[in-house]
Amino acid sequence: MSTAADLTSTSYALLGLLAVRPSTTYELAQQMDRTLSRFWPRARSKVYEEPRKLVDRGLAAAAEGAVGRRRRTVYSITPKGRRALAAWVAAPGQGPVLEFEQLMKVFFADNGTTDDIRRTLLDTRAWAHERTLVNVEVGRSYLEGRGLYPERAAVNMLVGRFLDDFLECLDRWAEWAGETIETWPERPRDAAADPVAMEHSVRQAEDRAARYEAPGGPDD
Amino acid sequence: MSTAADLTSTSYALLGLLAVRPSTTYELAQQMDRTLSRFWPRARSKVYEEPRKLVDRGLAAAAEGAVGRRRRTVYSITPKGRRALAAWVAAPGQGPVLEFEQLMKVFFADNGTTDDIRRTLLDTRAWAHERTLVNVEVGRSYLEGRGLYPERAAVNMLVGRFLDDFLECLDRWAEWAGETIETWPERPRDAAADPVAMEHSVRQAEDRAARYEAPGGPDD
DNA sequence: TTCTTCATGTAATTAGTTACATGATTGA
DNA sequence: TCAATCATGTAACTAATTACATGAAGAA
Repeated sequence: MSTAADLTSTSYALLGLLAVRPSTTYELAQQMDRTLSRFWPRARSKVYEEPRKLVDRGLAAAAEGAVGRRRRTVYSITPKGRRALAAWVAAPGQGPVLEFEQLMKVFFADNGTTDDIRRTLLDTRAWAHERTLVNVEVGRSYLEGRGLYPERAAVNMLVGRFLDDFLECLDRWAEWAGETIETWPERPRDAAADPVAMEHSVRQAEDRAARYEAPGGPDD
Repeated sequence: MSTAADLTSTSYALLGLLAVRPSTTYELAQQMDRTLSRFWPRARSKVYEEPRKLVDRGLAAAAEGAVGRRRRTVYSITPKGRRALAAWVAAPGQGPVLEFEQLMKVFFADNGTTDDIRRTLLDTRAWAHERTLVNVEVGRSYLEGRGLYPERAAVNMLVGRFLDDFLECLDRWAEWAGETIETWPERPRDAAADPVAMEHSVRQAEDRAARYEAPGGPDD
């Protein structure tokens, strides 16, 4: 058993899921898909790998079972695991990291056509829509009280709200951008930047900066 | 020279920067920091690696120079590179991928204290604020006409708007969440989920779904 | 002249992904 | 009884990161 120093955020992601309840790797993978994947996406194979690491560090325990001739491992968190998780929750975390290929294609759109942008924006909206439908499903199940783990309802609400706000932000932007480019010539490089729209962002950013520094700011 | 099949999005990121103008690796790295890093973050060493790959594929050319005893390579895009870039811009791209460790800490906050959440949310707001200040700087320079590459102004506006909208969304959420948890008990697991707040997200998502399917939707 | 910052890379390591393989279960 | 889907992993590969090394230029 080595020290816990080399645990990654992904390790704690799995540890956190085990803190909710003991699970098989399959159940962990399902939970990843339904929840964590929106803000901490990882490949399936990680879900099989990390718990073994947690066991090695003494943060989780593995109960070996079987289904027919197949192995079946149920993992559960240990007291030491709970302490490690609490320490991780209390420690500062990283801010959001965004990878947005479609936006990069918009950014380099002057090497293509305005129609390329249009198609990309439609893809973005379709993407947002698809996830929205899932959110509505999950959200309704909570409202109807079918949500499991009522002790997690309050934090789920905080997280769910962010995820939906993000989709709303994304969809509104793609809608606005789609309207904006409607009048553009075929080549984006020939389009003129609308000064009104340009001011909008700068003003919004300035207002936000003022809002942060004035009332609830850190020097307050 | 092998085929272009194994180029990654990161390869095209660098190729796109070279399409703006020929650059040294240092200049490419600067551009990455100032622009692409917000939606396609990559380590510095990639900026030295990828252009060589582009040259190998015939998409870029390298002009070897020197500063004193040191090598100095200026890369530029080739006609074949421009065609490849145009094809990439026209092809469908990936939707946004978000990695948000702070949100994950909120998600697992019932293993810690409400104060842990409070600190994390303050970190999030500080993070947003810092980037906001940079955006204001960059945005103002454009408004004042100091922006280089006027042919890129229109697309820059589209991208800049999204980046600022995202920061606005993030900051508003963190502010709201901070107010929400003010009345929570020490243990988040003892907090009750506010049914009004819970409905907000679901309704917002439903409205968005309706908005998508009704007017500008794909079956239209 | 020395210190700091700017500039240009290479090497070693790793976190993560993709592809593969196969047993168990269910329903037509 | 056959096909589809659910379930449980392993192996190979790679994109990307971190750490290291050092020359050039400018400032004190």
